[in-house]
Amino acid sequence: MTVGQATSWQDIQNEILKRIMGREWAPGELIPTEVELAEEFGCARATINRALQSVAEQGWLDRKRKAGTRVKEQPERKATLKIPIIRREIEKQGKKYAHTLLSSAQKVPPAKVRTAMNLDEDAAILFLRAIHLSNGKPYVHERRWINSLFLPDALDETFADENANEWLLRNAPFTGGDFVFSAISADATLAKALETEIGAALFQFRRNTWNEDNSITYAELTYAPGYEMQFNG
Amino acid sequence: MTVGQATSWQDIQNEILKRIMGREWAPGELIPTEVELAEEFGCARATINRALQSVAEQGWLDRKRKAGTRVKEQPERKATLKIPIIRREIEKQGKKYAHTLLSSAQKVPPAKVRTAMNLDEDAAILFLRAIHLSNGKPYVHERRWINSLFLPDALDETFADENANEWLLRNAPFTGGDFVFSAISADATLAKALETEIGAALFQFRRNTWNEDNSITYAELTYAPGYEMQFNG
DNA sequence: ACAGATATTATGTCTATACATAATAAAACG
DNA sequence: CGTTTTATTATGTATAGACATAATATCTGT
Repeated sequence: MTVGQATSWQDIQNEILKRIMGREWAPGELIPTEVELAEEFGCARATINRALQSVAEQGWLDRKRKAGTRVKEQPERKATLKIPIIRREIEKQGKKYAHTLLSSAQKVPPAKVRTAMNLDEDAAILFLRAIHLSNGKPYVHERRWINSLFLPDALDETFADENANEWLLRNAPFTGGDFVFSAISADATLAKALETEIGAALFQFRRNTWNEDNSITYAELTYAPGYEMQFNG
Repeated sequence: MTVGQATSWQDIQNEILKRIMGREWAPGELIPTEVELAEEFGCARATINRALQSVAEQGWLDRKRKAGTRVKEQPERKATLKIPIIRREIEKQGKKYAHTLLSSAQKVPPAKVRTAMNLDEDAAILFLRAIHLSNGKPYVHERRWINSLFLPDALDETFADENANEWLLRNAPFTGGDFVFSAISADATLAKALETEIGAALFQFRRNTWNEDNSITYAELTYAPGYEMQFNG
């Protein structure tokens, strides 16, 4: 059976996805080979290959040489999170962005941060505390360690005009990161900074950003009560 | 200048990424055309095209016909979140998984859920409340609405042996979803279900799962205190 | 029956060529 | 001078053919 007509690899990709989602190709099942599919769709094998690779990348298929292509048993649901840039997030709401640097010093980070950043035991690095404001109201509290051993230029910055994250985006290449979401109770420091009560439930987002094998920066962002982080996939 | 040797599209992709991250190709800058790069790397244009498409998909490049390929100004950091399957998450920790169905009924969902699921005003659908246990201790509280108008089979299920999420994964094809993370304070119901105090900071994860234009299920997962959701990208 | 060598197979990738398509620049026109 | 038409260009995609590679199946000798 030849489908003929719609044979861009994207069309084929959609057809493949439809068959998987519609359980026409059940989880765990071996699907036809590229050559067979090429025949069915009336196109070249390369076209099928491109489509299958894309579907596999999205996590729906497992492909192995000689063994063939199999529908994933439990398609691990993947969602793509676009990590918000605070300024843009606030400005998109039509609010005015501002930020205040609360403190800046070179410090030996606590053990948890030190191990996460893979630093020596007595290494002192740059530590910042800042508050980001939306229309003058506290939006998010930031605690940030910057690996100034790896990025000595950071020590020359005041981070008064430009916030640390944006400076890092411009000046420090990165290759990846680890992220942790959690909910915490406001302590005295956070309650004061975010103008809320002690014990309030706060959304916290910690991230450790890497460049190859070097940790560049470790940030702990604690949002004012009511914050919601949205995404889709 | 010909690089020669390493010419699989993956190698080229890595070289491209290195040039972007190393600011050799600065943000906003136009990079060489595919033909020029093919010449430089000593390979076919198709190979360069495959590499550039992949890098563009990762969010580092903007490509436009005739206009060329440009490094993204502010590379929107993307992270991939693998949405945890509760049973697997618990079992991976070496703990014993169990779940208890607290209630099951057909109900008209509250306005917030109704609009999210795009339902008629008086539509009654299946509503479940359940608790998932790790070694007998409350792990996460689940409130779930299932679009039983779209999935009438769900009404025949008891969800006593198999939990709703796993049943849905097996029986309902889906094409996407919306997700919201937040931190909330435990109310009386949640405090009791999760065996914690009223006012405790809890991590909440709401998701609305779609199949094409139909909402399949809306779930609100509230985790016991101390829970952290991790991912990387 | 078993270990090791050999053949087979499906995917992975590259190449050269061709044509399609979208965006832009240049030319023609009123 | 502004607007429409035409040409140009870079990317998008398809194709057939070739060879590479990993995983499996089969054969072989002891």
